[in-house]
Amino acid sequence: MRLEVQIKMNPTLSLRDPEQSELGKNIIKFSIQLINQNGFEAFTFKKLAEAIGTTEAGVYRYFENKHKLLVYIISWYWGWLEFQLIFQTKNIKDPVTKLKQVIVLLASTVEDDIMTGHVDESLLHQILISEGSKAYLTKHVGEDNKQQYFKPYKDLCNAVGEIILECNPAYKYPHSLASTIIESAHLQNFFMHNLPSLTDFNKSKKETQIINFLNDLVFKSIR
Amino acid sequence: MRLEVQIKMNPTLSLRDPEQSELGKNIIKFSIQLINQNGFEAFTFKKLAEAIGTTEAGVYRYFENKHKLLVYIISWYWGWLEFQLIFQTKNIKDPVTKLKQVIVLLASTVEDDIMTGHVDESLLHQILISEGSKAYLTKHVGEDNKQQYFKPYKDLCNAVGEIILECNPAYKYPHSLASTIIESAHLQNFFMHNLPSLTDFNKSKKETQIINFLNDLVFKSIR
DNA sequence: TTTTAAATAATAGTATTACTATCATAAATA
DNA sequence: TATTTATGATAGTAATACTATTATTTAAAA
Repeated sequence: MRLEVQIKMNPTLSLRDPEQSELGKNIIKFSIQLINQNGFEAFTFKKLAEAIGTTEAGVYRYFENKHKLLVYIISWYWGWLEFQLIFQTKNIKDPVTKLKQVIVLLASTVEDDIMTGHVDESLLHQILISEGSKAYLTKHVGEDNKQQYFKPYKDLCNAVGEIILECNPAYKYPHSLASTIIESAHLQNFFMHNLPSLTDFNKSKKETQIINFLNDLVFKSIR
Repeated sequence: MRLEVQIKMNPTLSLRDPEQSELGKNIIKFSIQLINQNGFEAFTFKKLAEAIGTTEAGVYRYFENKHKLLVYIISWYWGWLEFQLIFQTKNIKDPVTKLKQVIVLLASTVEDDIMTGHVDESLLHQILISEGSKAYLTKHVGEDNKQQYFKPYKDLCNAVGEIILECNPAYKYPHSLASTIIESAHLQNFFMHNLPSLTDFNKSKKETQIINFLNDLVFKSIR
């Protein structure tokens, strides 16, 4: 038996559901590759179309513009990550153990999940580190928010916030701490690789260092 | 007597020093206004030239491209902020009081500093919240770093890190904590105004809430 | 004061980007 | 079989991100 995980996406993000056709799946697959390779600024629908072997117009039938495509794949990642979170902490009763597991999940490079055919999660994780904040750092964040584009991110943040509260129901900033560690996990990773003097991590560039830092930060805060 | 603060800038960021001419000062002044109004993505040298009353070519004589201009004004801000930090914590001996003062400085909307003629720091602060991370979240961060473009940011981070160490010489992550609170100060501000459910701040949208959160985070961490 | 250099203004031009529109064809569905 | 639906191929447009050229003004050096 072959299991397939389907992340439920906001239908207004795309003009038609990319999961439902080969072309659509290729758009997602090659977008992840190209954004990862050249960065979001250099990414164009023309280059994407060439990589897939279709035309620019073909891509525009799926996504209105490249920003919505970025928001789509990022939302997909947050949705997938929340699924992983629920799955991986399922049988853990102790909230502290659970929260530690969550931090590992947030700060580790994921392996490509074979249950999701056309999506390479390890590349997506890299995109989140380098491009993630560009999804919301726009002048139209308000409208995007009204369209619920950030719901998967908020849901994940909420889920983490709830585990924080399980650890210490009196802690005053569960959501702010959750969003801070989610963002910090990515940012410290980016800094470790690109601007290491902004961190205290050694040249090994092992992610365990980020995990240790976040554990220290979180458990002293909520203790 | 009229005092003027001059922030020393990396000369390779601009083709000629914008502080040395009216046109140059206008480029900085109107860039800050326009980026703030329409966001960095919608900002173009053509619109900037129109706003100033010069031509596109005129702007290109000062800056190679809009990214370098962004890095310039952001570097200027970090340089100015480090100056503020040194100035405002000058006579404070107790490192804890000093660190608290730093957190206030990082998380508060600055007032326009009359000592810096053509730069409106309160607008710059807004730009840092919304566009700050775009300065380094690029594929060419490595080359930019080699050119020392991020030195003012690193210097500030170091200065904050040193105060953290004064509070607790045994704390293991002074730089990572410094970069985390600097970024978190901006990010929580952005979330408070645009995606409030990612925070625990009430509708008053007062910055004291962010300060309280950061104080809680920092002093529990280093205590 | 004159000469010379440097900065600016005015204009034009190019490749690329971010789309929109049209029409033909192939594949799926009723 | 008729008909909707998705794709392919091609064209076209306004805006962006520049580069180049030439004339004019301003400032510094001789």
